[in-house]
Amino acid sequence: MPSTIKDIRDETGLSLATISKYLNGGNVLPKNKEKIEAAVEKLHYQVNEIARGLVTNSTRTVGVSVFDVTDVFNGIILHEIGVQLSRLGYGMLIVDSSNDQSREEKNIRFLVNKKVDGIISLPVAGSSSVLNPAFAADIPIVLLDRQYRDRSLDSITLNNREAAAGAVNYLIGNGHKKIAVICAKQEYTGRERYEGFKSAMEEAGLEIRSEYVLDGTHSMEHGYNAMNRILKLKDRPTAVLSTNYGINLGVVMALNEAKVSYPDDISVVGFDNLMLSNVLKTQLTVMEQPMERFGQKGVEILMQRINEKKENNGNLVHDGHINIVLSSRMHMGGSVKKI
Amino acid sequence: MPSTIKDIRDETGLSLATISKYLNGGNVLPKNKEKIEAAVEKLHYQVNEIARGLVTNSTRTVGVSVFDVTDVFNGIILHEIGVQLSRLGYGMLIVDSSNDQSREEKNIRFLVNKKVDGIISLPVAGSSSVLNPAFAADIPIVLLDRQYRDRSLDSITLNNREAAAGAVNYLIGNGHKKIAVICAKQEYTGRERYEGFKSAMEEAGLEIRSEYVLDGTHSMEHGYNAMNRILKLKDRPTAVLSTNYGINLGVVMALNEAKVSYPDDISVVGFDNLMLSNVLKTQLTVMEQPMERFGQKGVEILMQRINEKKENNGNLVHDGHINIVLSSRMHMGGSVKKI
DNA sequence: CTGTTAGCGCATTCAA
DNA sequence: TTGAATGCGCTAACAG
Repeated sequence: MPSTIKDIRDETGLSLATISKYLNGGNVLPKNKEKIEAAVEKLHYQVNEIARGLVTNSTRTVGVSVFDVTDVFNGIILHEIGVQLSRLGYGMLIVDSSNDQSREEKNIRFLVNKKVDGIISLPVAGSSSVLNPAFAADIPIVLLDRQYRDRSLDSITLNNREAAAGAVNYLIGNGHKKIAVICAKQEYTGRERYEGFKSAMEEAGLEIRSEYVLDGTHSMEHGYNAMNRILKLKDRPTAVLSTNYGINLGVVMALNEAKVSYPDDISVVGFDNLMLSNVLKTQLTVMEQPMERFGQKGVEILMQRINEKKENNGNLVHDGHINIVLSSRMHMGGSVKKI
Repeated sequence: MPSTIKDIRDETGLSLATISKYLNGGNVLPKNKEKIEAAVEKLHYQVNEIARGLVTNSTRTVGVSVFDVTDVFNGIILHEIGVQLSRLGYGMLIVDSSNDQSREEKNIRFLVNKKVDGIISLPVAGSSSVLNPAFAADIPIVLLDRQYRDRSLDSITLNNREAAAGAVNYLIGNGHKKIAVICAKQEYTGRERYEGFKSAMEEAGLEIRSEYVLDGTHSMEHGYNAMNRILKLKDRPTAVLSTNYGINLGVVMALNEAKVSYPDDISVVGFDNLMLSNVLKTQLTVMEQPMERFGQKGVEILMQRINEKKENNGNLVHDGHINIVLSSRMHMGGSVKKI
């Protein structure tokens, strides 16, 4: 049986209040401080956060819901969130929805029952109703990477449209007119990026040929298959926009395998670098997301909300939402040729 | 403010005890059952798991400590653990150590303070002393993937040595004598796999040439650099053993880039498939780990321990440890040539 | 600075 | 079956 604060009392002869105060950073006489520390050491005392949480009505824990833990992007963001929270003395409770909305619903409920002080969610697509238990419990929420269409919430997202449009304009600036896109319209970011592609093409008065739009999922498989289909086209595009990291990987694999080289035979602009960057002889030109910023900003906004709530004696402040749109930056590789 | 069981009492006129009993599956009169359900619905009542945990001394939550959330392997195992636990009505509290032992120590302490019912750890290499707080609190622990040298604990590991030896023997069976290995001796699994390579070579009476042993980390970068170094060797090996998934990726990238094709120019045996499997024209022959089994078995053993502890009225049973060694299986691709 | 007291929300005796 | 009373381990007044 783990020892409690009472054991410390019996060991030191001090009162519960004094001990509690010291453990929470309060001032006590030096000799009492020593007594307590000795007892803590001797009895291997560890605070029972459960009991503490019950009385303070705060767990110093943030719930983080991700759409897929096996996704590298999720992993990187989780990592950054963890670093930030730990710096603030907060813990994190991670739940994984495996891209399954019903699982996400259960997860949110779990977090609410666990009385987390706030929730950061990288949501599975769909309706914001999965968050209802959190709304009912007045728990601050920040969305990362994706947003809901049916409800406005605090969020950190990427300027997906501008990023994709920027990539297209860069290609156009290099003389390309026949530009293909490998995308995933069924996903939030994928749709946004496709829209960016589309508007840039239209503004430039360029034709969007249906065989140049390869729609699928954000995955290596899709990138690989799509690129292979592009390579078989009679009228091949001179450039390809890959809208996701997984797609990048598949594209490069397909090109290598077919012994088609970039940028000589075809130009490529991708999204995100990750593992790929240190490995390729010819680096990809990509639109990079400031991954760390997602985590940093997400935690920052959430903490702001949590503090607002405290100052408003426990009631969530409802007066509009903060939407932070992060800027992507273009990383110049050598995968685009001037023509 | 979220509603409590008292609000249900005021709403229904019943006593706390009756309501509590019903909420925990006890029997009540049909009309009372209806009353309670109506009140729960109306007030959006959610059990406060914190309070419940305090009195039951059980949180129905398992702590999972991983050495690196950004690692795909970790992600897959986390996913499986989550599925299993959720099936059993348990939640999971994930903490990420970022391959940093001091962070791992803080994380374990965090889990202990959060009163998790058990801990599953994919440990950062090092000493088992990071688990001391958990030992002191009598919390059941199961290790996954890696073990400690200084202390025996319940664990699920792969037959790393046999797997690597099997891969080597397969190459030898196909006539190869000059076999290189790209490995990571500084990591637990890496060292084991190297040992397997070594003993198989020695048993077959084959020379282990120092320039054929490329030691580094379990990463794409290492695989890429090592393969490039191998390709530059005057006396090139006829086959290469890649001991990790990340290394596989780097190896394939390097080969593709150099336009060296497998198995014609060089044979390759790797470890694990993951994303790679659906993408390559010529699939790699690999030793596959039964990823799901790690999660399944880990949860199974932990639950066994948790139940034993309950039956022993709260005291952990200390009578030896369970070490489950999972078998890898060889997945036949086309990356090995008979010579 | 220290100790006494009360209570967080719930499950669990034990009587009725 | 139900209810009144007790306590899980801790913090937050308040009084000393």
